[in-house]
Amino acid sequence: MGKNLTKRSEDYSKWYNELVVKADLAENSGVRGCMVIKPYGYAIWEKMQAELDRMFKETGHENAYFPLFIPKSYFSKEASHVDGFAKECAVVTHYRLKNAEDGSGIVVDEDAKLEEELIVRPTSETIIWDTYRKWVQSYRDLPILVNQWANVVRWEMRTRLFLRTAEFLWQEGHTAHATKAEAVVEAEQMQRVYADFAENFMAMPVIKGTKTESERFAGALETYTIEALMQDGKALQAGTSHFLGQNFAKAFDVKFTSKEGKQEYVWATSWGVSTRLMGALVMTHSDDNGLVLPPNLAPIQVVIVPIYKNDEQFDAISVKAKEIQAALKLKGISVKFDARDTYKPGWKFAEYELKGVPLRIAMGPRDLENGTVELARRDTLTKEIVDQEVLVTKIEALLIEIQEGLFTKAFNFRNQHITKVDTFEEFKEVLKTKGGFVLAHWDGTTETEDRIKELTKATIRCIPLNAEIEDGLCVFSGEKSNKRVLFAKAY
RNA sequence: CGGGGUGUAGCGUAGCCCGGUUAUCGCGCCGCGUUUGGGACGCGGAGGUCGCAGGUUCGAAUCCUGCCACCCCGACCA
Repeated sequence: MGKNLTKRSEDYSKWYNELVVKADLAENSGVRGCMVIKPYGYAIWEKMQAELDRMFKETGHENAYFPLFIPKSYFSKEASHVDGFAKECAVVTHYRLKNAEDGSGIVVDEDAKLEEELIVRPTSETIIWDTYRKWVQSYRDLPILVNQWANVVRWEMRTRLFLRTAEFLWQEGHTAHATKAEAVVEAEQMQRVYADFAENFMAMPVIKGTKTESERFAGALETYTIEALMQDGKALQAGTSHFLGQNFAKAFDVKFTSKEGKQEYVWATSWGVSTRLMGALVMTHSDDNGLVLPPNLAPIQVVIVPIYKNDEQFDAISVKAKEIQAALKLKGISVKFDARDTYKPGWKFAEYELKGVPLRIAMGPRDLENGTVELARRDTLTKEIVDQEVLVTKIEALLIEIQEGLFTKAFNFRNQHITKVDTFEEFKEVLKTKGGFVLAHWDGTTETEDRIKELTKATIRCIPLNAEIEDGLCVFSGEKSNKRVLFAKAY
């Protein structure tokens, strides 16, 4: 059968889609724009969830759950918010079906029309702030540090597995604070949490920054973002954290009595990451042999494949394999012993490569005799013979090495694809030939930003937090600028 | 929602322009045997509303109309 995947150079989109499907992560469901996340894909998402959830709790947050349906009127309360989401909302208008009178099937019962339509949440700010009003009276009720794991629906025109689906899974944090300073600190903190997760678990380097006014979340005063670079040179927004000011508090009338006895509006943040991170993971590390998963997120970290010609051999290998499995499990390493006799070793090798399992142990009669195993790494596709006695230590070290190696590889790739440019000609040239991020001076106006987008399809991904202050001239308008911003074509 | 494309077995496809026996091929699947250290081989077998609905015709996978789904590009977006 040979290679399973289309060469990426031909068409990155096709490569990505095939990879996701072949690696058994997800498939199109046949429901417009929605995907089925398959068990192996979902196992990765569960690992992500577990780590993120732990990090949220370490920073003082708690989980809660709010309704899927939001009355339409809630949306009109915050003007910029409704502008941002109105075009992509699924609307529930009826609550009952009936048999058609002509026997042609099931139809909507027009008598069961809702007084007020319900919106399937595209995000939960409105219903959550409507709830927070009831929770907050005194400064003693603050802060509220709540996160929700949920699904949301955005009726996108064009969808793509994991990256942009009509329904997706995510977490959304919504916090309420007594002071502006505290809310800003919260929003910035969550950006750091996301960056930490992306880099240390996904092994995906990100650039922290803030969004320009036009790229900001609908209703936010400041949007903090982490931006990653995919292997085809396009950027992907991997997570955002928003400082919402008092916009939602005012829209939903959420006030508290301060220490001084005054009525004040609360300050808000919201922050979220989604199953899009699965797409980011695939596009950051994978190659033409399939997925490459960082050990910290791999549902199976080590797989053991037995090689045998008869039952006696299999039994002997099984005993040894189970010993190894138990020893690794004691170290907290997840191990699968694939004892299926319905597939041959070569088939299994290819299969686990496709699924991105970081380490593979192959054990056959030869190894049994010599007290060794064959140990293969997914990231480098290299193999070596290892003594069984040092295997556990070796694997522990290798998992760390692979995790770090994947990050370093992605980090170098990313850094090689950040290009400083000073003229618009260069700007266009770099985007066309090299891709990646372009660092350039910008005059700070939305007009220039829009014009550049029109001409090059590149957008300002962020104003980097660590941008050096340097005098320069806007690459497009020639106006003064004091720092460079990060442009790229984005997903 | 605009432009382009595709829809034939679980997957990938030939056939369509130019209508005519039983719809092509590969992979996968099932059975038997030989195999097993990188996706095995031989023999045998099963599997099809040709996306859906109409229409034209003696006859439609093939022509016409409408609809649906998916993919790519745009606009929008996590």
